Amino acid sequence: MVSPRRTGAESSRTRALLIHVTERLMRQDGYAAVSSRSVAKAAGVTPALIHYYFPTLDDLFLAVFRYGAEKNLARQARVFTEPQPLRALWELSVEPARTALLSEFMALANHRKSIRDEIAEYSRRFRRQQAELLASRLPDFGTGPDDIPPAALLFLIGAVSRGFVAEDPLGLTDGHAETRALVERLLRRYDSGALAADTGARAAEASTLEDGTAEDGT
Amino acid sequence: MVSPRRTGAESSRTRALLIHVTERLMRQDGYAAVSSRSVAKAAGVTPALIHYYFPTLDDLFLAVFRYGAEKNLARQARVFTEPQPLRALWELSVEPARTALLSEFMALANHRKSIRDEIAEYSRRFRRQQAELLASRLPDFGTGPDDIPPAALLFLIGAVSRGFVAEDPLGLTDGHAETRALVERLLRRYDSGALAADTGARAAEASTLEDGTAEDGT
DNA sequence: GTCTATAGTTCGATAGAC
DNA sequence: GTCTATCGAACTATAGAC
Repeated sequence: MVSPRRTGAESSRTRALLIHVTERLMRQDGYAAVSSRSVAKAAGVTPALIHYYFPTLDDLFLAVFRYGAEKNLARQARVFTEPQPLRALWELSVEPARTALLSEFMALANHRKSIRDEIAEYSRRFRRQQAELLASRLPDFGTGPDDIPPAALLFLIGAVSRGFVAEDPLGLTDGHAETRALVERLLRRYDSGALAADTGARAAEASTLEDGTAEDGT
Repeated sequence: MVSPRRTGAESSRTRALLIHVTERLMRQDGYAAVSSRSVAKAAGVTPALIHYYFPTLDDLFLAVFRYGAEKNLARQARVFTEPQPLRALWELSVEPARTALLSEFMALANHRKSIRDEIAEYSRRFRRQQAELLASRLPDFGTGPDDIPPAALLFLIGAVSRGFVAEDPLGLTDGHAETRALVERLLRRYDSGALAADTGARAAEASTLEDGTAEDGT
């Protein structure tokens, strides 16, 4: 009994609401905008109630993170079962809402030592899952002398998607369309013909790549 | 006379010290760690003096930003005069200290409306300068059907370098070495033979790429 | 140019009533 | 489960002495 203080049940409806509201706050205004008062106001409750469910703010951040992390790992696993796994992974990765939240947590991890370890460990697990699924679904990927190594590809997908969401709000969009087109070219080469020496892949030029402007629940 | 309040001279030694101290704070602990108190403590003065030189904290942030921005534009222009401009640009871009600071300002811009415009405008100017210098120094770059378009390349350099500094502190380094090697391959192809159809470029495999662990002035 | 002192705000967290 | 009330700390910014 280190902590005699009361805490709300995991199954609580209100608890879920607080997590949801906090997630939205982080995405829209950044982690620095999260306080017991701001969350309480957005949820229509009093600040004290935040601390009833989450003794410290770090507990709240971690709850938001864990909730999203589980969903992410599950979605990522599902994505690799699709007919074109690389394309599906790419489209998942460039969903703005999802990526913006991830960026906030990466920034938060640098400044709140208390939660850095958990975010760091999850990030490694997340990328390891990508690597394993990629290796099992596309065992020949990256074997050619001119190919992108699998690990590099996965890093690039993450870095590029975070690049989009970091630059977009600044109105900095130079090179975004060109990069999307470039990725589209690579996806055609890899996902359809499984390394079919890029012949003829350059022919069809009509882009089926629609923007990743996902369902951002306001 | 809108503001009758006193303000320190631009040439002041103390003013320069405050800018320097704030820059270090931002790099090491993030923009959220900057307050009149934290800066004052790190500089060995009192909080009131911060407001003497910088009426609001936004003024301080902007001063730090402008100081670095001017240096950056100048360095970037110089880099394009070197024998291997692309390699020089890449090496400049992956300097951790420089890139970490840039990332902090991009995050800050999303959350402090008052300074977003200036950071956004500078970012566009910065990339435009890259594009112009690239076009003038390597006019043939990106003209081949399989080449990376110049705008995409510049976006990628920025996104990848910010990816490194965002992931490193989390111990997330999967794909970093592979990406550096991949970049090295591209640089050999582009910078030496100017689009020499990548023949023979694959031969030499000894990497001269040394880590971008730059002089981080503690 | 630098300080002390302080007003006014917001924050995290807790105690205890209902 | 939710609230009121409140403590103590940290913050931005200002006034004015030195």
